[in-house]
Amino acid sequence: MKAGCSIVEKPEGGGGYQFPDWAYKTESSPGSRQIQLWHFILELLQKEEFRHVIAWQQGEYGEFVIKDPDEVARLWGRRKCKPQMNYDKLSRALRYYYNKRILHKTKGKRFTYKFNFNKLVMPNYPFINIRPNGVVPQSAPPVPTASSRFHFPPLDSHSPTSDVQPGRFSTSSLAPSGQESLNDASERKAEISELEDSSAEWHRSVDLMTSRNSVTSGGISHQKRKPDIMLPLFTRPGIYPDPHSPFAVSPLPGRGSVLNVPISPALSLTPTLFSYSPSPGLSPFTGSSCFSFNPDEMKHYLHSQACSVLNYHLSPRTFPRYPGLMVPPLQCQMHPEEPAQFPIKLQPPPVGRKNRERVESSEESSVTVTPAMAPTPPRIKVEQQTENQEQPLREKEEQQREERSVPSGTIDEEGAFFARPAAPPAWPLVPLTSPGEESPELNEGSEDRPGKDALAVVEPNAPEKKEDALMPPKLRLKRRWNGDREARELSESSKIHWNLSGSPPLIAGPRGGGHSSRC
DNA sequence: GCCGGAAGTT
DNA sequence: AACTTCCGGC
Repeated sequence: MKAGCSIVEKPEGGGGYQFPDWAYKTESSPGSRQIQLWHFILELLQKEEFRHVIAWQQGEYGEFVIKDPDEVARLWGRRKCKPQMNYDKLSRALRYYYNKRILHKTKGKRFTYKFNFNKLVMPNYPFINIRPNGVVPQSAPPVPTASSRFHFPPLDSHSPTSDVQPGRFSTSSLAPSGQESLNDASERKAEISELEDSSAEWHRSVDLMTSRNSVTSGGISHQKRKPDIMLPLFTRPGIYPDPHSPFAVSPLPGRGSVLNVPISPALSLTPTLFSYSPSPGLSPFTGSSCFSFNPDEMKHYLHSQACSVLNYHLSPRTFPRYPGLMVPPLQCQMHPEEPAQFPIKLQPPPVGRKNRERVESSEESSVTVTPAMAPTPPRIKVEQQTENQEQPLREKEEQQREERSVPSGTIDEEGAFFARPAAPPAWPLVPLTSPGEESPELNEGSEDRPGKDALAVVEPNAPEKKEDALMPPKLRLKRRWNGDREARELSESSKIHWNLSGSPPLIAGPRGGGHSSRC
């Protein structure tokens, strides 16, 4: 503890917005055990009182302007108990985010930076298919927000580290977007490192999916995945008064409601690459930090990100990394209020590796988030990564292996990559035991649950898997749909439905009134 | 203003 | 790890 550190007040209710507890917790930052700069920036950005100091840039997605660099630096210094902090230093810290792809600089605009939200989100929704002709607003990007709360059950309820928590994003699952415009040396440099590390990142993500498809791997291999950033998701309706905030709440009626679409089993069981690895000290998502899924907003958000990226003349490589995303012909001049023109497709109930081929020929049920259920096969066209040749052999091999082992994609004659949204992890994620006792909702206890326990959750279902393998895919799907429904309903009633009532079942965060001193 | 290397700090 | 501090270069 340092003396002389100022106290940073947590905004009191009312107009003030509060970040989730984890954002304030000292353990929010793995390394420093302090708040991270980007947390802080976001924090300032969403507070009305700092609008004159830092604000979202009009019309640009996730872009913000530091209007008063000195003041921001001062605030940051105060928060970090670094009275000597100045903009020069702060900006150095921001520049470190370039390589991490948390931020990038908006060239030519002083004090203007941009969050790589697309990177933060897209890879987490491989199942989202933005169809051609779809359009999305460029401004006021919808993102999972208070009104659009995604809420997936944990994919890794058996995760040894419990590092998959509902409603959190992770950049480790986020392949670097390559959002940087690659026109100067430094960014080419970034590109190189991207080729090196990011594709590894991507593969890690795929690996994760792979492991989720395989009972045996049990996710243990990912135990060591480095903690990364997650997109803070805020759940209080109306807390983003700024329409240009990526967190802005859509004014549209309906958007403000939670999940007004049918929830398919695919939704809750789809491996959305929620490979969230919380920072070591990150507190579990509290009830208020949970998020659910509003497909409209997600869709808008994703497309606008696509537009945003392309408008930036950014590397097309950005997209191939998002196997679920089909970049539509861009028509970015769209209003947030425009009705959805492309449905978000959710994955069908998964098929086991063995049955995959069979099921491919039979009709696959895919679930659209739009009210009607569409029997569209969940093949999602994705640009073929052009840098394949440049990929290190090892990665290529990995890729091949993944293609073989994971029902994640096929390559058609034209070389287009059809990413099949990866099948969910082992079904046993919905435990055969009482859903209540092993609710996917990660509670506090689960945080410390060792991998062994987690595996124990999975194993009892092995017999069923065998059975399944012998079952016609259709039947199997149906059975799973029906069979899991009960369990799912139970768990969803505690995860999604509570959102409606506004009373989360789990409130983990020790949110005492105050927590103010953050030094 | 912005960039990024290098070394130091927590 | 995530900065902080310093600095030379553009």
